[in-house]
Amino acid sequence: MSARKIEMKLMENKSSRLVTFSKRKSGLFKKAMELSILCGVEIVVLLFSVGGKAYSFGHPSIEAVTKKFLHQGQGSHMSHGESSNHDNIGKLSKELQELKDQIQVEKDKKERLDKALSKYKFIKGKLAIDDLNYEELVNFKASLGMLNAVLKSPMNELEVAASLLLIGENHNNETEI
Amino acid sequence: MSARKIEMKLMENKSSRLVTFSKRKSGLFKKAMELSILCGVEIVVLLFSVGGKAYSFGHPSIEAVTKKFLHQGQGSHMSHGESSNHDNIGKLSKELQELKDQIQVEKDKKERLDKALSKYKFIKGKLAIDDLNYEELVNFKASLGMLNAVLKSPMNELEVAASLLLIGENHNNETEI
DNA sequence: AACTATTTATAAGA
DNA sequence: TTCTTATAAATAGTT
Repeated sequence: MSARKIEMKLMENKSSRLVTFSKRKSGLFKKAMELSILCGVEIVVLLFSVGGKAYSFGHPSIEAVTKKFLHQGQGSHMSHGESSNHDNIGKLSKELQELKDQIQVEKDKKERLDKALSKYKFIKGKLAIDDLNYEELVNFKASLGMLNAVLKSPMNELEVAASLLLIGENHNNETEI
Repeated sequence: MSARKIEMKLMENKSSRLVTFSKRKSGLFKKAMELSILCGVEIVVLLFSVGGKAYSFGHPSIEAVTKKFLHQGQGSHMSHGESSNHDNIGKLSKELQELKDQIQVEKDKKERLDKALSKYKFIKGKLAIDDLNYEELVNFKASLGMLNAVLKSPMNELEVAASLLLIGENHNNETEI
């Protein structure tokens, strides 16, 4: 009558799959929230539906996580309180170094961005929109759809991506389980 | 005896909190995996423990998402098409124009960044940090602050794409970072 | 969206 | 840590 065990594979019935997606997404976000509260951990969950829609959950906030990773490894946690007139040069130099480090991070990011851009230009240069045949349309549209999904994401998702980038730059390849 | 309902707040007992963290983290990852399989969605879960350790889960993998995103459009060959769909072409053109607009925004942002960077380099080359007098310090700090503000501005779509690309290069399923 | 029979997750104890 | 088990929570199918 209810709650039969189900096979662990893509649900074939589209409508029940949508219902299950909604229910389980809620369940997952709830579990994430509980884990965050009970154990005091930062958590981010990102979902990209088949249609390219993005959903996210973050607790307590994406910003906190981002900041944490920005300053990780630099050992310095300068407060944002404004410095008085006679702050010493050492403190300021430290702050400047942090800024320079962040600038380097951004420069690296731009470099990678350029690579991504060149791939786009390749596609664009190779195809004349008016001459697109059916298969080209399908493929091109698919990639545009993915891109649009990211583009249209709420700020949260974008900041999550920023977090992910930072994490990627700081990770140390230790596999769990 | 077992499985009493617990209050939804930070667990005070440290050892049981650790056990709960481990168990619930596994549970959460499992739920994420199931959701991914049952509903065919891409999913990423990121955890940061109090101690600063990072755990992550991704399915099928961040790399898969990235590859699909970056290579789907250009990957397939332009084999002969069937019939063109003009409605699709119209929509695609619109999407493409939107894409172009977004890229222009990105180019503008890069330009501003380059200017800020050149200003930074100029100041840096002109001054020796140790010799900074008070006024120079204030000005230097102010300009760096402005630059930092630009760098921290919300990420746009392509930066997100670049981020995802970066992560894809290093991410494994169930990887502790 | 609400219901409920079941399955699944898990808190506490060992 | 791993296992056991009583209980709480999630959820698949149905209305």
